[in-house]
Amino acid sequence: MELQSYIAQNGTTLNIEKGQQVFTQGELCEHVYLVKTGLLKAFYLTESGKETIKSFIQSGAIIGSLNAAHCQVPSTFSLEALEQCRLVQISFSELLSLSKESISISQEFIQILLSLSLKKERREFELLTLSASQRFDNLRNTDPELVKKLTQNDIAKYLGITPVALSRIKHQ
Amino acid sequence: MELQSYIAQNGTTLNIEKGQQVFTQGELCEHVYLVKTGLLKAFYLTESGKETIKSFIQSGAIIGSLNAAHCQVPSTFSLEALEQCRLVQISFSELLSLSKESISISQEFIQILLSLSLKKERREFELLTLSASQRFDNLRNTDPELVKKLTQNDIAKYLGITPVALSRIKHQ
DNA sequence: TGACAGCATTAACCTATGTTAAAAATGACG
DNA sequence: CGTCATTTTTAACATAGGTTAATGCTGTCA
Repeated sequence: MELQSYIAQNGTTLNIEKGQQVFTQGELCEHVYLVKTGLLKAFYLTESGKETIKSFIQSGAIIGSLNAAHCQVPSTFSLEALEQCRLVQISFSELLSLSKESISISQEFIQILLSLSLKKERREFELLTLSASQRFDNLRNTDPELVKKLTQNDIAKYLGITPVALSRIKHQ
Repeated sequence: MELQSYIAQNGTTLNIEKGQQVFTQGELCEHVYLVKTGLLKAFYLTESGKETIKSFIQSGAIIGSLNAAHCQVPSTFSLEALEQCRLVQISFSELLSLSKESISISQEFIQILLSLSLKKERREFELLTLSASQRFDNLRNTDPELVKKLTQNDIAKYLGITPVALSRIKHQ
């Protein structure tokens, strides 16, 4: 894990309070973040003010707006701490150029991107083929600990429904 | 584009008739495919027999079940030709080991995975935040040529609705 | 301990989409 | 040109989920 140790040495440690945003939709964000401790949510805010949650990020995970970082465009989503968090921040382009100099870093990068793809594929599959209540069951089975930590509001926004609908689903 | 030329030299060319499947959900599939000409759909079939389309693949694109190829598990979706297609087939693990020996191949690989991630992210965003009719508008604006070639049935399955619902949406 | 804020539930009503089935349109082919 | 298969539209009804608003629950803190 050369990459991990590089990040540990060259990254900047950030302490983020609960409720604080790491980066905000519409802004450039050239960094990626390694989550040491805590829990965050990545979410979209539509023009009409509706929030939908893209993903929850737990300790050990790497998060960043690949789009924003790679293409130098504003991020399409925000990242916010649901608990007090400790993150290590590192420049995406720095990682990318690092990967140009070391095969093993490249390989780690590829592994990270592959596992990211798989995660997104599962999510896409669920959104496309399952009903809200099936998605809820899935979440509960896959990560019951996470579900305990979240408010019903955030779970609903993740499932793509309203908290009212989620409450109904639970009582069946 | 070393990767492209490697594939051109070492890949196997396949001619796939309209309606024929390149690989099938539930089977192992260790290859990825470069689309030279034609149009395909990647789709899921649920136990209840419902089909939903994950993506359409046009010429120039690379497609394969990363999950199946990388983790040696059965593919979660099928790939079927909507038109007569010419594909170049290559082993995924061969590409991966190739990338271990060449930085520039690694870099191309990373670029491909990044652009794949971005595509999936857009799709996830649409499924999560837009209504069926907004998704339809989007598709029409983004790729009107593609829409012309598809049946209403396939468009609907891609949007995650029934052809009946799509017909209704159109007449508004 | 009492007051308040934030979260969860319930209810009533509305809208989008699903389901089924029939009718209409389109397109391929003898 | 007419026939048949396929695709699309329409209609009628069913259901999931959205919206709003009222009610109830829980935890915090002065």
